[in-house]
Amino acid sequence: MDERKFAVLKAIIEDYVTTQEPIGSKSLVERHSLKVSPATVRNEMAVLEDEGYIVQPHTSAGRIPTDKGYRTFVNRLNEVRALSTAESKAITQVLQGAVDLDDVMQKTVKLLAQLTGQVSVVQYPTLSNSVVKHIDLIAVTESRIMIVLVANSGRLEQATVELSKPLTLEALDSLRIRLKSTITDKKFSEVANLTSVFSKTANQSEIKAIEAIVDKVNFLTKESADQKVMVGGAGNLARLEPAFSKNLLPVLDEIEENVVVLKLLGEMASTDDIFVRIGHENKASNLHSASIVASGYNSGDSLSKLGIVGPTRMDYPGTMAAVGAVARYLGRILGNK
Amino acid sequence: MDERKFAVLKAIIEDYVTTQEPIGSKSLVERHSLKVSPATVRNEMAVLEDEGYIVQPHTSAGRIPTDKGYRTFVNRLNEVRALSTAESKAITQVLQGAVDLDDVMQKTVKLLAQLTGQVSVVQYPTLSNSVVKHIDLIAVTESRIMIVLVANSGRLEQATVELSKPLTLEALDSLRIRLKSTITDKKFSEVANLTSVFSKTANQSEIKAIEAIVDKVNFLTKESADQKVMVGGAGNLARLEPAFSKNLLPVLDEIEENVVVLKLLGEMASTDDIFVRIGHENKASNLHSASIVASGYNSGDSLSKLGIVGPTRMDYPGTMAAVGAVARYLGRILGNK
DNA sequence: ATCTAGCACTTAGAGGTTTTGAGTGCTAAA
DNA sequence: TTTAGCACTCAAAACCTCTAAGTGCTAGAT
Repeated sequence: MDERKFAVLKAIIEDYVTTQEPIGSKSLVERHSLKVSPATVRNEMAVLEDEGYIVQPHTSAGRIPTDKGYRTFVNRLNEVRALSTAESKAITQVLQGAVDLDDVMQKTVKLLAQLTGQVSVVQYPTLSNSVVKHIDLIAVTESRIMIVLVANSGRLEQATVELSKPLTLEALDSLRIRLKSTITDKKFSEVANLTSVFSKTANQSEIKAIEAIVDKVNFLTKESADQKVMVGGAGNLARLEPAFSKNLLPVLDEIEENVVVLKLLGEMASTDDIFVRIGHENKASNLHSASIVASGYNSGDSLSKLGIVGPTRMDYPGTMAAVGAVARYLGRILGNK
Repeated sequence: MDERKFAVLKAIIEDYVTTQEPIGSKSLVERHSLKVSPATVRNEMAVLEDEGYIVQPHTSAGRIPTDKGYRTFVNRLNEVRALSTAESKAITQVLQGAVDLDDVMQKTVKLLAQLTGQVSVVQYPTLSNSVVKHIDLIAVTESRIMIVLVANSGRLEQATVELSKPLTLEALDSLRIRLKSTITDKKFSEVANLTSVFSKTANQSEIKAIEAIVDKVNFLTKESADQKVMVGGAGNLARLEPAFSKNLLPVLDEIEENVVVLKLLGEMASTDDIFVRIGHENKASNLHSASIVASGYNSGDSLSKLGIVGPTRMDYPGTMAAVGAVARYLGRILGNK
């Protein structure tokens, strides 16, 4: 695409994103001090429309970008815009103050939501490549055992087991010690099925309790439990056009279920590049008017993901910059061990 | 207020809540099979308006309830409506499946949001009356110590300390043991300032690290750290009228900061009755078109709170029933130790 | 003493019409 | 190849009218 045509496309997108109204040739020339007349721009626009980059909502209206238009615009953004110093300062400051991993995640998700004004999603550092750093069994009450697992990434998993028959403290101690030696310093993905190992050596009266506990540990290390995300800025939906949020609401409901998001994020290639999926590029039909901007971030042992969901009509350069920066900072914070 | 006048007020409120439109005398009589003519109702309405229970948006329109109207309506609801069996089944089923406290909280907040269609808030069981059941120090890496505190309520608090100089495993062990014996089975509120006790007996080279750790423990047991809430159903905002959500957005932003909510909940009397604050009864002016329905719930050792925020025009009986039921079930689940 | 039928009065909003203005595409000259 | 000029289009704003839902009041019915 020739230089000037792209300039026109770019100008249309930029204006449309801010005004949210179809853009005409005249106002375009004024706002962007192009060196040509409206008539010339009109000709370019006609061509752009023929080629499917823009459309007219109705005959006597200006043009708005299509998914294809956004796509070529985004592809041409060779260099991701740098954040303002104020913004990057905000990022460091906010993330610095976090006390534990949950806190980091929560602050990140909120930051991303505020920076972009969209709904944001952050995946927890994946466990599979992490190493079990600690396991503990705590008798919260006589028959209620709490299991605590800590990964070297700082991620902590917990679960409670309700025993039908209390376990003696000694039995619990011995189980703890045995679990500890079997598991610690192993990768989560390497923690095989434990049940058989432990049930063999167990005292008959305790066997049920021990099985229950070991089961839970197994569950915590299983891959399915690994899928954890945090969602933020759902309130931003209210700020967007009702039409859009109406479409997105069911998605959001599911987002809170974590499942959809993981699938979405999973579909993005696993690099720490920034990925953008625009409108119909999304498979789910209720996301056809939405775009996703995501990036992998380095969580020490592996690559996890984070990103935002918003209307196709969004500030791509700004959003991409924000997502990229947050991913980078987050990697830095989680990486420094 | 005489019986019939109240019946009229009640009918107006019920209709207005569902239709969201001013209610006239005629449609009222039809819908509610009152035994009097529209003219009579009109007379009643005129009186109700004089007394400030309802208003006319404009001369030729029907009436809508005022805050005062809602208030008297709510006050007269002597008996809280029972939930449908389907609903209460849903509650038990959802909450039963939770594996740990975080999970319980998350499921509760979501449940409340779905049941009421509003933005929901749940406060974590307060710590101050809880007993420290377990403390652990885990060296995630050489210089990164993770502190884990477990309360008998099942609430788990964690924090990470970054040491400038690594601590030997032995030193960490000894510190752990000492901390354990000093703290366990004490109430959180009774864990006094620890710093002095520990720094006295410390080896010079370790003193800094130990202080850092003990400081964090102190911090975790301090009352300010106790203030933890979870917010859900923010997406419901998008479902409500834009006018309302616009007002509420800043509040929601702060809600995610937890501070405002705690203040809000704090202002509600601390019983396990259901409390309702309607429109202007809220001090914050951006909540003047919002109502809060909250209830305390018994978290084993103490009373914590939960509730929802929505437009004044809401289904009070239904919402109150839902809030009450969830509070009750939550108490049951957290109470059975 | 209440209630209600009847009636004159009010007015937001629905429906219809006109006007406006931002936008277009095309043509012909620069 | 660009641009000035012009006829044309059409959504949305502005304006108008009419309708229907609502009221309050009065006077007769209960």
